[in-house]
Amino acid sequence: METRVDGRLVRGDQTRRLVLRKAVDIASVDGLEGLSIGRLAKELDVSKSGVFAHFGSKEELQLATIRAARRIYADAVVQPAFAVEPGLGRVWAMSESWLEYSRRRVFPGGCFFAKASHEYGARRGPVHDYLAEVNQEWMQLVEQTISEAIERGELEADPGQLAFELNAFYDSANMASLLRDNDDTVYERARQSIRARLEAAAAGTALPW
Amino acid sequence: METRVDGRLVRGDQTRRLVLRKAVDIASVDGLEGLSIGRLAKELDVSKSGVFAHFGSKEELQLATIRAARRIYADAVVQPAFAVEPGLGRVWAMSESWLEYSRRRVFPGGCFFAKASHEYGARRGPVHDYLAEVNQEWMQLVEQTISEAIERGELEADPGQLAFELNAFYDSANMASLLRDNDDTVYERARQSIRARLEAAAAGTALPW
DNA sequence: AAACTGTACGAACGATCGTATTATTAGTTT
DNA sequence: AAACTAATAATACGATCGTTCGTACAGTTT
Repeated sequence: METRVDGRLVRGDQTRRLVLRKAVDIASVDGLEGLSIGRLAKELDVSKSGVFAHFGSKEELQLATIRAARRIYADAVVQPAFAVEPGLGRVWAMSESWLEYSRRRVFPGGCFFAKASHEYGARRGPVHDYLAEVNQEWMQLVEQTISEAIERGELEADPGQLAFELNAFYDSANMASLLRDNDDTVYERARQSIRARLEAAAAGTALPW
Repeated sequence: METRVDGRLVRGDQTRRLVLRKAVDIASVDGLEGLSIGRLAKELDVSKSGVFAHFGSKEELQLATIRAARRIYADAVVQPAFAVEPGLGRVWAMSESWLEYSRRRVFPGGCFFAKASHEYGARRGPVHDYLAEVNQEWMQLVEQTISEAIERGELEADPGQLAFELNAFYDSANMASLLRDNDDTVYERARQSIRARLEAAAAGTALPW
């Protein structure tokens, strides 16, 4: 059976996609609050009410923007790591892809989630809650990846503790690079810290670097 | 010779202080952009133009707010550490005072500078530049504190590298605590990471914990 | 007491914010 | 071809933004 497509819905989906791609870029620089409907409309040369109609409220636009950013993040960071088989190699691959994700400015303002999480960390409401959820999801992913390496006897560590430390190195490199106007050397520094930490926890496997 | 005080200037200084104390609190939650002159005036029950006159522009208000936050930060974090004599003990004291500074919510929105630096990290202008300057100043302080411990033979490490790592643990604990709605356990996790890292670098001195 | 200075206020400005209402246009279904 | 639906647009709303202006007043200097 052939699926009949409604041209109107297709068009709506396309502009929605267009809007969200611009939205994540704006938000990564000026924040989810600085992301305004009027500005979005002007930069895309569409009507303000047209943009608004797609989301119904600013908050819904913000939530949709986070969802869009999450997909981009998954493609840029998680997927490359999962192309490597589980174990220490994948832990290392994830670290590499994260640092590259920040350095390459997949979002022009650096890591979208570091930015948004700081912006909404101390506020209440659905945006905060969703960001907290995504963060927890991410931290669990890191922890699980580490756990797999431990199960294979390639690492000896407290998974939660090591996940905290690696993630700390990621975020810190990201912020330092932003403050120092795209100074790339901080990524080498972070890579060094990650490597040393993993070497200290490595249990006699061939190191992946 | 006795210094003659101008009552008008005294009054001006007091309100300026009042405004800035409120300003850092607002900014630590809603950001330096969310910090609006109108809101400041309303919450302090003074006139909008009165607040404005003190700074001349929003950007000047933001810069003054950062300066005020810097003083509070110096009192809460740096001073307690400098009460301890140089060396590993001071490195540890600084870590303790930092985590307490975040946990106690000296600023209601957590670390003022983590928040502001993320907000302005990807923008250009005087606010970004000043935040970068304060950050560099802070990182140098951490590095120097570590260097003193190395000179005394209490640590063996690359000072810049270790400073990066400790600071990463500070900031990460701060952000995690915000996202998890003031969950205090993350500070214990950070403390554990710091302790382990310092133990690994310690060179046969009595450990300060 | 008069002249001056610094602080604070009230009112208004143009711009932009999020949102609501109403109309127009493109595409589907009958 | 008519009826209907979904996406987009045009316009306007009250609220708030940063900023400007003119003024009232407290305090200092002459």
